[in-house]
Amino acid sequence: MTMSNTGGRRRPPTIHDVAREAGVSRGTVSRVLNGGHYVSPAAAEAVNAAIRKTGYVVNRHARSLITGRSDSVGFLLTEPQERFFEDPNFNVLLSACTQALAAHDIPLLLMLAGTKDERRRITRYITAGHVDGVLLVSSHSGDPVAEELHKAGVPLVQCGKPMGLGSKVSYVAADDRDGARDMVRHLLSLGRRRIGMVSGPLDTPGGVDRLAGYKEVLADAGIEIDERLVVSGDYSRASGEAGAERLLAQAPDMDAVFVASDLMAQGALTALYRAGRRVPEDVSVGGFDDSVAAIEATPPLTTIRQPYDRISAEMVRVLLAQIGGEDPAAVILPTELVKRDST
Amino acid sequence: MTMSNTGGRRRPPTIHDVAREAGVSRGTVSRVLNGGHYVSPAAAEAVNAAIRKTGYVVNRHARSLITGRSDSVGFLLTEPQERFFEDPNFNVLLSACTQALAAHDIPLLLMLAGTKDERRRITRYITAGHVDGVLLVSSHSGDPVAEELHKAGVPLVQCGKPMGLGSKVSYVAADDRDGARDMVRHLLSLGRRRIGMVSGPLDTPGGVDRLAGYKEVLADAGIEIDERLVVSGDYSRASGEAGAERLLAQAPDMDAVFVASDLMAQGALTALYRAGRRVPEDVSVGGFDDSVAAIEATPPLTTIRQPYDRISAEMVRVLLAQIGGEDPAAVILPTELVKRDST
DNA sequence: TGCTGCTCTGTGAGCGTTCACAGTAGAGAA
DNA sequence: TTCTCTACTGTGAACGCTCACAGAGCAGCA
Repeated sequence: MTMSNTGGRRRPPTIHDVAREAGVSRGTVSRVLNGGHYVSPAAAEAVNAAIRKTGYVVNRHARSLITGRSDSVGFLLTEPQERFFEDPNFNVLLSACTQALAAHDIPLLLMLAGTKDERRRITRYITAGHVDGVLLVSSHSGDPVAEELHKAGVPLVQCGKPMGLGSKVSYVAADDRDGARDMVRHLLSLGRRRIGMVSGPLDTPGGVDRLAGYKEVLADAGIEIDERLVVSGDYSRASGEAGAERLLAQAPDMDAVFVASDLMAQGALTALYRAGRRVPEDVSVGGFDDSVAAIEATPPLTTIRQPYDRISAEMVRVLLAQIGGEDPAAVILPTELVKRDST
Repeated sequence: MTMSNTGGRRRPPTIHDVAREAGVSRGTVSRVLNGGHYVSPAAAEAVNAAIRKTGYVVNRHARSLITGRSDSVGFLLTEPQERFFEDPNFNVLLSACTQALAAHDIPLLLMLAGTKDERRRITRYITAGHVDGVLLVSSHSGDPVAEELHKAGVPLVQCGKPMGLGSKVSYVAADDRDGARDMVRHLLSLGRRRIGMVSGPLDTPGGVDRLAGYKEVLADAGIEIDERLVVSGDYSRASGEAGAERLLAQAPDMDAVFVASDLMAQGALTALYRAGRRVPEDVSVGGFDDSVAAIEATPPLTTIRQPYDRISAEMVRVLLAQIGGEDPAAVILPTELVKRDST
């Protein structure tokens, strides 16, 4: 009999109740809540006390109805499910964005648009104004969804450099080219000369830039690019495995390989292991991202750290600024070489 | 000059515009939209045409203001960040729930409550009525958040059996005990007799049930339980590695091990490899979950498949029913043995 | 003819906010 | 005193929708 009842939820207190309790008008309560206006200290104190006493929480729907804002943002992932399942980077990004938004009391709506149908449905949802802005994560280039949302005037921040540089859509990215340079310089410093590369997709700026960094450093070191040492993947584990296999077949004397993502590097490790190559004794392996995959790999991967926490924080900052009326912005963040046992 | 302008968003059409266009009243449009009332075919057709023509989309805030529902649900994860980052099961669950909800046009709000502060903030947010219900994922037992939300009368469905069976909170779970039985029977059928187990946390029903299934089958087979062959972990990869190490030390003659999650099994594989044991020749390894981790493991893991798609679908179904006023419900779903190369 | 019941439709009220505006009180200057 | 300015407060209106109610039209039946 001491069990709590299921408790049909009672009517929550409104701004009216607070006003009555504090002996002021609705307007004053609203001003205390939203700030920026003249409010006497005494009134503010009374209102705050009344809020505490009544347990008042603003009704977001009523507010949104009049302001026209939803005070929520969407986190849109236009990747196939399988990529979401296997790549821990998404989780890191998702988690950091959620937290950065929580600091502003803004909820995050998860939108997974792996299929064409879902993309259509979600685009419709967003352009209907159900969210104030969108954080877009996509390894595809020139994402049609991005284009469409941008055209519809929806505030948008992309993670990673978008393809069409003409279109003025905001983005936040790590310095891919510089990170790649650091890694290849590191491999050179270990005395490696036959350095292969499994790049990302070459129709994306990220994929292109990392490859460019690789070629640049080799050229500077007076080593000519051997095309048999370069293949490309799609950031999936399987494509890393396949890529490393192809490299081994084309250039059996390869003594190091720079793989454009940790997940692909995991795959590459598997291929190397199967081929009987020891890592790092026979072949040094460098990854990119510094995700959980890098630490879990055997051996743990030397990699290029992408500052996902800062990337997320910047994405949220830029998005909120844009919702507030500011112009789109591009942010590039520095990377860092993390040495572990694979090199 | 052909570039699109950023397009300040214009005022969207309202139900009033649709009514005028269709030559009917607001009420009729609303009835067509929400169904369940008498509407003449002619009026319905006119309204639908008007909706198509104007591109009308309901204003959810206005609707919510009057109905008192938010038509959104929260996906609450009360796990530390690191667990979210390393365990792909969460992604599968998250993805499937998002899609199941999308079919009802209900957005999913992601709530990550890894720390105490976050839990407080989020509990407050939920009890304020900002979501209609909560899908709770937590490997902890008797989660205080669950308790609190349930007390507050918030519709709630937990993934996995909750600890306190007294509290009537809905849940959806796989049949842990039966799955464990299948796996141990399979190991026995391979001729293994010194079968170890790395269980889940023993303060959770899931952990307890899988261990119970293990013991039950061994007892039935006339094999007495050797406590040196049983250790427990916390579902993390690291704890699987540590667990297998301890088993090897305590019972070097172990010829099989049933690990209560695929992620822990991955860790166990690492430990076995380091100890020079061949899998499956020297030691058979069985996992649980059938997550991406099982496929990616070397060798790929024999495991017990949890039907995550059905689990998610049921969670959503039960939650919506409960929001609709029905009583809490418990659903247990069957598992399936998936044979791969580790046994 | 009048009554009942069924199908369908329009209307006003109200959900809980914010916003613009009007208004008050008191201080200081003319 | 009177006027102006600053600091602050209250009040209706509106946001876009749903809901309850009233009522219209029509068929069937006595």
